[in-house]
Amino acid sequence: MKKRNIIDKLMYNETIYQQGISVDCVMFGFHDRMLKVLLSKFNFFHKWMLPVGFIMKEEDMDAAACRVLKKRTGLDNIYLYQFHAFGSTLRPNAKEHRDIMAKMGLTDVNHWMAQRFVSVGYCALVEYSRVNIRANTSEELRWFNINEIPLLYSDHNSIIEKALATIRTQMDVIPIGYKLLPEKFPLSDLRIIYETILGKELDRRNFQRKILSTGYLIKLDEYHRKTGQKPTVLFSFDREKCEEALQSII
Amino acid sequence: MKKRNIIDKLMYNETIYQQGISVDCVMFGFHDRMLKVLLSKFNFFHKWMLPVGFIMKEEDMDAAACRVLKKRTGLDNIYLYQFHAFGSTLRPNAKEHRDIMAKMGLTDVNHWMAQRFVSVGYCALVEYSRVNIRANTSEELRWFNINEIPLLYSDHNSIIEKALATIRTQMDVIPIGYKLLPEKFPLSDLRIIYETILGKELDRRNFQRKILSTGYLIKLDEYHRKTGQKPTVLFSFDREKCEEALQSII
DNA sequence: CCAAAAGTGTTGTTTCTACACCCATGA
DNA sequence: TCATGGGTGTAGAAACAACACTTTTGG
Repeated sequence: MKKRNIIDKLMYNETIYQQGISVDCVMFGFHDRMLKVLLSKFNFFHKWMLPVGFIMKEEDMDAAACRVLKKRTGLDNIYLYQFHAFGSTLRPNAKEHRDIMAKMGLTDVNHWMAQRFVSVGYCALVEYSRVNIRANTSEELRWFNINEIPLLYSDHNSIIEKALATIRTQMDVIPIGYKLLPEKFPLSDLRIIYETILGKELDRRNFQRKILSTGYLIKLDEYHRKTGQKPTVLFSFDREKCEEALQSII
Repeated sequence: MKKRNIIDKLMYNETIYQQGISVDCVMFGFHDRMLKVLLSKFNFFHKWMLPVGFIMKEEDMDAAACRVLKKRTGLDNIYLYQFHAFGSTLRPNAKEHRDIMAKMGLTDVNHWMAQRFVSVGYCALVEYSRVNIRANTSEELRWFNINEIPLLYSDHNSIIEKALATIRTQMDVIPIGYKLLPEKFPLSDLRIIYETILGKELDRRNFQRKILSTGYLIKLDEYHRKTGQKPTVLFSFDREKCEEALQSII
């Protein structure tokens, strides 16, 4: 995208977006036994960052977060919820922020986009295989393993940390994993998600007993075969119960 | 305050406040064995509401919430934390909002203050006796028992509900009550706080055992005498442990 | 045959719940 | 002496943590 176009876009933004507030999205996926986060990098800036966006003047904040992620993944009806609003004046780092704005062609430091922001953090849980990454010429998108996140723009590392901390407090109440896993999955995948988020190993047998006692899981009559191992039973989530549980939380 | 002054104030606001975002404060106190919330009523409007305010352009959001409450209570260093950001376009009710704005002298429906808001809800816990209500000619302030809240402006009833729901999820982790109660108090006061927030009665003996096992409480050598009852032991919170616990949450 | 991960069950410990009896006080 | 709420303890149920042995598979 040429600079001229970007400036036009900024001017256009002025008229349709709510000022001084952004949504920052932490989108989680699970693949290859690893919990991942989707990150974005603009070609004119050297750091990776969370996918972010603004709220349109006539748009619900939740809808704005949906739109931001749909644009990047093609996914409709993403399951997401807000977890914290970040309102310190020290964020984003002023110099870094002006830097990125200047590279976008915005040199007016009084423009609201160059000023302080309040960012509302959204946490999204999606099924990895349904995501079609939609990069374009100015933006690169990539999944990062949760424990291999580089140093990000602004306070985005700590926003991810806060998202994880929030999930941690919720995971004994809501069926975390329901939105992350495919239709059929082995229990070990679910356990890995719990272990990753809690940051500690769980006893396989105790985990299984406890998770099954919640009643959210259905044992299938199918098996998953992996080389060099005993075949393992597949499970599904009880959709109805899960949806009900998610409703009650948000 | 005369209308002229209010308009001047609005114009002034324009320059120093961040647009489109407000902080709404749910301040809890405990008195007479009742959990209470501080509400505000402007003399030009017929409904009670939460104390609200804007964020100054160079002010941390948390600091803004502190300022809003300090102005009304004289209290410094109020313990508060953010619990949710409300970003629906349906709030505040457009008609009601324009109505109140008109009564304040703001007739320009395109002014940002007449438009849609994102409100960040803050929950504050204070010791009732330390609060000096600072009403003025245009604003009345009053404590309301939590179960006697009238129909409030906009979605403020549901904001209070959300604040309570948030506390509910935290009260088995943090020493709720620490900021609400005076230096010395009988356990029954603490139990009433728990019962009010949870909306159910708790077994006196089990509650006591559980709450003491957390280690946050110190049994004193003093007694509280009330007419017609056996004197009851007073407790204090272990300040150091409590502060540490509160840090870890926010 | 071996390494890797899965299936299954027991036991002791801790926590939770429900409940009963006695005590000190002011009216 | 009575009504009110406080102090204390126990027993059964439920949840949790730690742990071992056997099974299936592909290489």
